[in-house]
Amino acid sequence: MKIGQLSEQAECKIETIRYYERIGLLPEPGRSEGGYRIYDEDHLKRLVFIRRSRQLGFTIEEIRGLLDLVDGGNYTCSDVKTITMEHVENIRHKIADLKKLEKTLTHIASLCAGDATPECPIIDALFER
Amino acid sequence: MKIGQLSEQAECKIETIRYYERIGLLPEPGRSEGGYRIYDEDHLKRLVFIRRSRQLGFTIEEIRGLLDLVDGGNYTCSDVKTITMEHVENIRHKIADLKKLEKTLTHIASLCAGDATPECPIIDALFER
DNA sequence: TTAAACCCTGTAGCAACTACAGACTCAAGG
DNA sequence: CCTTGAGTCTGTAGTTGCTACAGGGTTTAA
Repeated sequence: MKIGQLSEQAECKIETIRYYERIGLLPEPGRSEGGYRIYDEDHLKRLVFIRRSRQLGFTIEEIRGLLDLVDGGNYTCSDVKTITMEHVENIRHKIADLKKLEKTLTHIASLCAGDATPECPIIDALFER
Repeated sequence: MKIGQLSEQAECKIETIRYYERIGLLPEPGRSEGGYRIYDEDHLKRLVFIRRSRQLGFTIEEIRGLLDLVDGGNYTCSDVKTITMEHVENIRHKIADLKKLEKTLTHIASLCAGDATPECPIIDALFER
């Protein structure tokens, strides 16, 4: 399988595949005579794993950690769940931060009529510390 | 006022101040004999505006837009509120995305006992498309 | 006078890609 | 056999919003 096929199968851009190889997430594949990368099913599985993890918001380093566990072969549920729950905590934190932001902004915006007035309480609020 | 004072007053790192100048958010200040940047109250006000906007999650380009309005002098509430509400919409979108993520992850994690089992349903789930 | 504290420019790094340029390879059609 | 077009190669630079140096110059206080 050449990189184009892998790209389609895994729904991952070609440049991204090469990027994952460069940073050591994907193993270097074999090459054809002309120097084209040749992939097999294992590469595909691993790439899908990476993409799925990214979709779920894991960072590259977290994924590296997960893959190390998988590669090591002797991981336990506990190891994996720890990483996952830490990640969930991060997400909850981000949600909380964004909600606070939304609240503050909607409050500030509520002070503004949104009409043709040439003075705006939003601007005023932004000049305050 | 030298950059160090400005930095303290605005609670903004020195490098960041120079960065804002470089990208044209802050006007170039005057210089002392020795070449040190000298700031006044207007610089401080503007920098506080920028920092406050950043805290509220506006991007640099959005801030540039707001500052252009302010600099133009003839902005209306309507102009400002439009930018603000678009920003709020972005935030709501992000919150929704993160909540979906959290839900998916907690569901996947709930399948995992978190014990010493050497097979993990989380890992299995990550290999699925 | 000399040390400490401040400031300068310019460049490189972070995350996680994305987007080229300029060259090469390969498969199919004429 | 040749050509054409699609696919691939490497290497580098851009994205966002800073941050962190290195290697110098300037002030200020003791």
